[in-house]
Amino acid sequence: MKKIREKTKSEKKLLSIKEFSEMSSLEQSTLRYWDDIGLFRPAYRNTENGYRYYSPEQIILINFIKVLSNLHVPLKTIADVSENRSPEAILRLMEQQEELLDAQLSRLHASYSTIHTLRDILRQGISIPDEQDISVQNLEAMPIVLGPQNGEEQSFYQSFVRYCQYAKENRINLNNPIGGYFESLERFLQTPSVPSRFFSVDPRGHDTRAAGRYIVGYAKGYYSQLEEAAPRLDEFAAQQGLAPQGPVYVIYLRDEISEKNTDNYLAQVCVAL
Amino acid sequence: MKKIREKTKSEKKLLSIKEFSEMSSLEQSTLRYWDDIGLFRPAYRNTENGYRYYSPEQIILINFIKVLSNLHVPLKTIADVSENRSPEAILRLMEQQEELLDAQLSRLHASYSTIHTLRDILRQGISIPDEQDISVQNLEAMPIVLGPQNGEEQSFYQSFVRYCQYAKENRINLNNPIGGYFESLERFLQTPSVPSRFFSVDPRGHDTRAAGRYIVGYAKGYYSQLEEAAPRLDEFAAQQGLAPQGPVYVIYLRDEISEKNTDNYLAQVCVAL
DNA sequence: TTGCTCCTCACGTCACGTGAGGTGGC
DNA sequence: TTGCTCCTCACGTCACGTGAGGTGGC
Repeated sequence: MKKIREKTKSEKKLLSIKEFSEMSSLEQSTLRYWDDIGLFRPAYRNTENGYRYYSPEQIILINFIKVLSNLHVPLKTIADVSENRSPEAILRLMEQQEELLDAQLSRLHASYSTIHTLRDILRQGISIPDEQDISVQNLEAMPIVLGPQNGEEQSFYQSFVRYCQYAKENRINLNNPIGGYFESLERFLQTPSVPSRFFSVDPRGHDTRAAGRYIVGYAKGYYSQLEEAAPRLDEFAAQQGLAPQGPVYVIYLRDEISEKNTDNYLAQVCVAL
Repeated sequence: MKKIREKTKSEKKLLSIKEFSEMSSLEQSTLRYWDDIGLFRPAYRNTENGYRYYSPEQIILINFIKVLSNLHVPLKTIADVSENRSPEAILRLMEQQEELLDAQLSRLHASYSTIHTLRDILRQGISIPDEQDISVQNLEAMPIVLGPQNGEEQSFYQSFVRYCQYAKENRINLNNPIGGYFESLERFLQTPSVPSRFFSVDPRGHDTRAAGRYIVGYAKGYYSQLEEAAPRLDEFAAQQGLAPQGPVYVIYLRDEISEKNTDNYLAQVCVAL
């Protein structure tokens, strides 16, 4: 008799599953599931009706478990560590998690930078009308990572695949926009469909498309369809009495990421003066 | 005849699922699944044997999809956007993701800080022997968030639950260690089991346990079992001719997070001089 | 009696991973 | 013929979410 009375809710200040769910910001279904798998059990279980009751200080442990599960530590791992917990074991877990968190954070930062870069490219792609004139512009410096020299004999596809392999091996972020590099306008005029090298736009890149004056043109349509753009750029330079000296950079402002129809792809072609 | 020949692998430079899986760092099973749900289809499907072939430029789109799926954008959402993609739609998605990433990053930083704080507490808990003498120490400043005044009539549990509710309403991080605050040694001697206020250890807290000289003692055992520690602290002060002036802070260095047996809990009790 | 809370159990979901069993090209 | 790659289909997994159907206290 007395034992049962001791365990009534009002006396022991226990919390119902609803109250505990609200305090911990966890769904009741989650609390039941965690109970089922033995990860986190209520402080008291009414044997007659099976009701779960939680004690207030369990808030501390469940918040700890929440932190770990939010970091995607498998519930089985949490349960095992919790079952055999000791200051030393928990400390080890914390130290491990600190390392994993570092890795996660740097991956998220990379995603952030990718999204930021893509956003800028998309905004440019949207702002450029379909038929845009060639013009001379001052461009800001753009950090990039330059890939290796493509073999002369290679097709666009072969060189592109090789660049992707190179990128994988050298931990270049292939999520960033990829562009084509030609070391001179002459080279671009010769074979505009196959760049000398590929590059990735990357804020952390050690190479740069230097700041300065560029002739900037645009070309619509699929990759390796730059045959028309090349002579137009050359003609423009001749008419304006300009002498392009530097490399040619091709960046797609609209590609398969934003367009379904390859005819709508839009490349920005610029050559340094 | 000619059509079939055009589609053979060697001619079109298509990649087998194995090659594409290696280049994209995605499991073959993932590629098949993404095909099944219509998220990402191979460029060409051999109708005779059902083999999937991917084109090299698909690397660009699949990397984009990888970025989104790594950010836990539901595949259904990605598929929908990809199906009706346009520069404007993708830009909107990028801008949304940028906001979500901000939120994710700040949550991860909070987790990092929590784990860091917990790690420090655990290390202290491990380094303190079970029977530690009272001593006078210089403590560094510790940023905390002080909760509201507890009602005089409330029990430990009632005040603790109220603090948790207060924390939820005021966005105080309940993942951080919680301590007890007593505005004076007298108050601590009166009712050592129920603090005047609770506080959370939090690097971003606007309150502080001030740097300075403290009498520091330790107490083993469960919460609200500080009856013995209080007079010992007072006695020590009298013996040493010290006059504690400031508040008393109680922090558990070993609690349910690291100990299964409540007898092993270890509180650090310190009072400012 | 009405409403509310709680229960269990079964099934669904999301994004795959893992065989089993079989085909096809060099 | 042997090995390797590819296929489909079914089932498992992880961490729940969602009813259905029923109980119990005020």
